[in-house]
Amino acid sequence: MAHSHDHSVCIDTALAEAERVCAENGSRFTDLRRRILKMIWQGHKAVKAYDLLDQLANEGGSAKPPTVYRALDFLMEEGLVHKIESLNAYIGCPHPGDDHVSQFLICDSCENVREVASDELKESVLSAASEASFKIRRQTLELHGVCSDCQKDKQAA
Amino acid sequence: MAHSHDHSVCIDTALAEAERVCAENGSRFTDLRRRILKMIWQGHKAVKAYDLLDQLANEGGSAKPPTVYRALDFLMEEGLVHKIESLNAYIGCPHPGDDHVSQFLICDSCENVREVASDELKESVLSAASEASFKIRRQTLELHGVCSDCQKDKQAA
DNA sequence: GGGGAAAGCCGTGGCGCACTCACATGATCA
DNA sequence: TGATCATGTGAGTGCGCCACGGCTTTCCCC
Repeated sequence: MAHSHDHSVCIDTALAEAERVCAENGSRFTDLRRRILKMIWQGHKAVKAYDLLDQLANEGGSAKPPTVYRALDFLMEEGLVHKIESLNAYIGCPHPGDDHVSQFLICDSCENVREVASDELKESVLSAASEASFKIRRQTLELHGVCSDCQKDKQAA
Repeated sequence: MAHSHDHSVCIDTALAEAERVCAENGSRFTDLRRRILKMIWQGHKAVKAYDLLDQLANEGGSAKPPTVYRALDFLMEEGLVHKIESLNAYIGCPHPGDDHVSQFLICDSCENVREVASDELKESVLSAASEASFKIRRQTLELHGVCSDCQKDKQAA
């Protein structure tokens, strides 16, 4: 991920894609769901449920946990958002609709999360599973470390 | 994992290995830590922290969360136990001391967790990371599905 | 060896975050 | 208008950590 980019494009694209996906699936992209998805897309970091809750509260209205969790459930159901298990946090999916497995590079320094889609990795996972006659239904693949940008920053400093 | 096996061997081996590892590292394998490791090794399922807490309470003494979490932190530090992020649960490591990355097959039916060590998978992860110039420090690789035994059981039934 | 500081281990109260259930209300759509 | 889906609300459970204090083990110096 580049150090800087026009992030408003990311947001707009994500919202437009969400609109499209929900239309395709015949599901409702309500105002609340839209607001929460937008909050998640404020950056490329994974967002905590209670941070969303606080933001909702700050925007005036009341907000209880189920409000947030129901929206998150919906967004995950539609493939618009992924949960990062090792952080208990949520991140927007940059290419919803594609049939893909989720593999993440999580920078412990800048906290940015990048979704990767390596076919080689995907194949290795499948072959490791089939070797044990294991039938995969869901996978969690989260790599923590330091992203290339942060490595450069460190050298520069 | 075979349907049945002499599990007492698993427990004894794990405890002996723990003894060895702690001796090597010059760290203390106290009674509490030993008891908790033994509880975790009661089966091949991942164990919840609060279940350990309950067991401790049943054994008579008092028990508060930090008691369990400190022991778990220690055991993880020594590489004797892994955390399954997608379950918020903990599992004993069958080969502590080895330099290895953790990859798990988690059966959603019988709940057994099997640790796998595929070199191919390991290489794929490394190559996916290096492609993005990402420096890995920790990885979470958890595959949920149905193990071979449970698939057989289903067919039989 | 013995005394005492230092370090490590563990008990305890309390708290913040993560998530869910049950029920009631309100909006949409057929 | 009835059925369905979305959201508000109160409450409760599970997960994990902080801060404090007491106890034990280790270590070092006399």
